[in-house]
Amino acid sequence: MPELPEVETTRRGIAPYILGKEISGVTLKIKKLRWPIPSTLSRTLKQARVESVGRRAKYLLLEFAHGTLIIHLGMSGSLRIARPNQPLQAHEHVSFQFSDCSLRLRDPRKFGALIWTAADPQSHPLLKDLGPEPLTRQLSGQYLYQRSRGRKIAVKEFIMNSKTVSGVGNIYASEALFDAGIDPRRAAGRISLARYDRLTESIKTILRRAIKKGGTSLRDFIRESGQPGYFKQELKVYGRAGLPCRICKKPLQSVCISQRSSVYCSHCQT
DNA sequence: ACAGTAACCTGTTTGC
DNA sequence: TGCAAACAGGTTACTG
Repeated sequence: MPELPEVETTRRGIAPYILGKEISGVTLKIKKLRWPIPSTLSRTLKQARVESVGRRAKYLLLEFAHGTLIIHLGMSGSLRIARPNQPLQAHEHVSFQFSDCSLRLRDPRKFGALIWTAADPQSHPLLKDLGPEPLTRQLSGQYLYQRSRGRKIAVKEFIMNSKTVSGVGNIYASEALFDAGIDPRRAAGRISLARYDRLTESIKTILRRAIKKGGTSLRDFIRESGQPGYFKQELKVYGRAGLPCRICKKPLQSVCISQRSSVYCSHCQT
């Protein structure tokens, strides 16, 4: 997916079109994404007004007076604003109609999720164990240092785990580790506090800059308007295996860490 | 509690 | 050019 910057970009993009607006109808073309979509969703949302458009980790939260729609974009999901009666395009599985536009969910791989909860979304099983939001003070070097003591897993896997920090996926974990000069394979429990301080700074800086650029468009990610994000041009290691390191010019290495490809510089990252 | 692996599904890229 | 294999931004759930 869409990692945190892409989800945040999407949130900011769709909010002006739907905030305070009432849903006139919902079209569901499929019964399930990753999990079954409640068949009562259309009825639940009809004539409901969007009270807020929030985000927790990579989950978008559309809040209504009587509950919350939790949207996850999975690996290939995207949302866009279309004209009210524009025909559904390929892989657009869901459409929420408003008076002057419609919100479309497109997800070719169907790894996304659409969940309705009448209770507090933060206590939903999918959200309740998430680690801190990376752009808050709760993510600190001290926090990562403490949580990693005794852990043997690779630091990259550690920071990609949503229970450690929420919202950091393969792209931004790779970029942050390069920025902090840390070898992604290094055992999480054997990294000093000073280095975790540095890594924390790198994570925050990179996520902020990516949000500013509108996210990273690779294959499927498009912004709500249909425009791509521009962070791709700033990637230093992700997708650049074999190409020269932008700092030392040595060819970047590629390894597999917990079944995900990881690109790093064997000279700059130790 | 932790580590490792398979699973969900489809489109695009790669390599023969 | 054609076809099959490999690979892809995420996360849960299962095993040992």
